Amino acid sequence: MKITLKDGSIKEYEKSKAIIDIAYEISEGLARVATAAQVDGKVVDLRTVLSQDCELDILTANDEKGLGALRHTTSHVLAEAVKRLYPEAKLAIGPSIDTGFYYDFESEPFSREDLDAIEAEMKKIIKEGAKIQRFELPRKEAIAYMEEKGEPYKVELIQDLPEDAVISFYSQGDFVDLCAGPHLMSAKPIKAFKLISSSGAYWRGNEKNKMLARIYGTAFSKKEELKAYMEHMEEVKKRDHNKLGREMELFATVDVIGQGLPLLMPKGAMIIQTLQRWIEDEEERRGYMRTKTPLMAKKELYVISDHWEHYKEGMFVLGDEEKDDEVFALRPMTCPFQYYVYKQSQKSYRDLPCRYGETSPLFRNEDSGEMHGLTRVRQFTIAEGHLVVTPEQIDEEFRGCVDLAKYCLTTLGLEKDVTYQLSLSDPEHMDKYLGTRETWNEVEDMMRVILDHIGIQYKEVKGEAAFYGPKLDVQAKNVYGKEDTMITVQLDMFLAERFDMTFVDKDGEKKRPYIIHRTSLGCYERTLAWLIEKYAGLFPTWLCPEQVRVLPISEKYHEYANQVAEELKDHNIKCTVDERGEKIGYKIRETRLDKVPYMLVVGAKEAEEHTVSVRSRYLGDEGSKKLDGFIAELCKEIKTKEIRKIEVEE
RNA sequence: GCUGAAAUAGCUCAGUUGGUAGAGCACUUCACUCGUAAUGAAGGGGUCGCCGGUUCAAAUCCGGCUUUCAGCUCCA
Repeated sequence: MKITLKDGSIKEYEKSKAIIDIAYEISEGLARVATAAQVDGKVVDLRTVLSQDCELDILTANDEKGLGALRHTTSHVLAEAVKRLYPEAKLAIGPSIDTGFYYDFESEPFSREDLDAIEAEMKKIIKEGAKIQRFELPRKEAIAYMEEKGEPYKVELIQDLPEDAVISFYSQGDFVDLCAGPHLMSAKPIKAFKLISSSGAYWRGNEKNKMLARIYGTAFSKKEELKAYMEHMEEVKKRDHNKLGREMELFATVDVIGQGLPLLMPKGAMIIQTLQRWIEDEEERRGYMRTKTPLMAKKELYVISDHWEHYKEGMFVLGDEEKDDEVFALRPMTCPFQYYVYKQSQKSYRDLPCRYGETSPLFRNEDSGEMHGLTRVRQFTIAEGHLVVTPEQIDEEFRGCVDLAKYCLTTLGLEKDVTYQLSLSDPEHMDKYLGTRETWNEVEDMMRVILDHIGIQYKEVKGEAAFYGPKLDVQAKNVYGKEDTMITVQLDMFLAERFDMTFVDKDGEKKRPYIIHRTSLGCYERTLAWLIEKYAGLFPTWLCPEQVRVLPISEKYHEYANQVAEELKDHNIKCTVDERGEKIGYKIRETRLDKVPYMLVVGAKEAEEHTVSVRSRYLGDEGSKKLDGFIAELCKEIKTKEIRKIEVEE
């Protein structure tokens, strides 16, 4: 058999051979740091015996997948330590994840002290250095074996494996775990690990199941890497919008107002106002018509839209269905409201596409544990819109929505931080959706054709569709790596029928339009959260709630400072004057801490010569270039002499 | 909603066996009128998240609630 290595060299063997032995043949050094291997692109265990021609890539902890094997083995060490200290604990599952690994146990919850003790035990286990061995058992024996060991979760896992599945186990010393692998040859290469936190997690991710105790940890092959990771996490915390946004007085929450109901403070409100003015103007330029529709409606509206059936739990209902003649609900979306705008007159194919936009507060009754900062709230404002289109217009209009979304992302400097997701229905739970499987297949295929036509890279995810249609979701991650939807463009083939929306086509026949639901920059609060984290609070100039601060050297120059400020304000620059009786060094320090991009220092010299002394941080982002240039020009105008511009490293 | 942790001055936090509440920053006042990251001095400010219980006595112990955080589940 011929084995092609990653560097292109070829090894030939007469008989079959284990990968670990090949690694030793290449070099002992490699064999010692090897964690797993990739055979024809598939990640496998080092124990795998090769018996036919293949491409072989031996992985170490420096490879993402190799690191995964190291972390997976660390999770087994964790499980062994837990079983030693808490013999009554039952094992569930323990995979590696992006940031490390976790293991779920049926056990009393673990405290930080417990984690420290478990960590110490893990160190002991690694030091003992037992060899890790793999063995397989036939299904029946595997079940009997795990029953004997008293591991009901493992038994359930085996029972759910397909009939023909290979059931493999890994052992290290006395500890045995059901596992598909791959694993290291021993726990020795685990040089640096840490148990991060513990929490609850439902068995198999289902809230109806028992809650297990989960331990999160991370592992690296080098101590320095672990240290760097821990330091990185500390840095990341400083960017966390929920901390920084409060510190910067962009938003706040108040106990008696309630969960998920943040107050946008003057600075935060100013940023959102800037975003709103910008996006509304842009939408108008792109042919959108603005609507302003009620924030609540009678229950009957939601019955027609089927939100009452599919979304009632998520709505704030006003009134009692049993007692009151009329029951209202705050709106969780604007769809049906804009549909009735459409329905106010008979539409011709000449009227389509009909593009409606609305800056709309929405209300969603999220579960109490879900709220988080500005990213998950009960009342939020969305750049909402609906396009009513003929079947022929779908492709072009959908493309227009994606184009607008991309324009928003680029202007905000977020275009490289997002991924695209095609959110599809779940064929096994069709009760969650309107319509039939056939229609869904049709529309989902239509989405794929449109997206391929537009040419964007996307990932398909089942079970994430809206109840009325598939979605293209623009996903972004926060500083901790948690992903949320930022922008969404959805195709809807059901609600037009529910609301009996029609247009008269060329042939004089009444026809059913399609509807595109879309957001341009999504939810303002959530977008603000991403901007805070993206720029660590140092916003592009055009978004800054305060763009220029004039700093008079002393009280004598207040009049001149105000003159300068008035001149800037005349040009719509957001400008203030620091009139406090503080020294200039102190004012500069505070202005920098307030993250104001431009400071204009004025004193005797400037007042006399009618100049300003500029100090700025220049960000050079696309959205601000014009404004930065404009401010610089204005400063020049104010001055009669050359600008002294001090650029400061942030 | 579930599991766990937390809540002390505007902010960051001290306050261990239950005995009359503390620091730094911020704020106010006064002096200094100042040239590119912190001038000095004095002062004010807390029913220790809320409600109830135990106790002669509760920031401290117990219970309930509210809010926040880490996850799970759910979602823009």
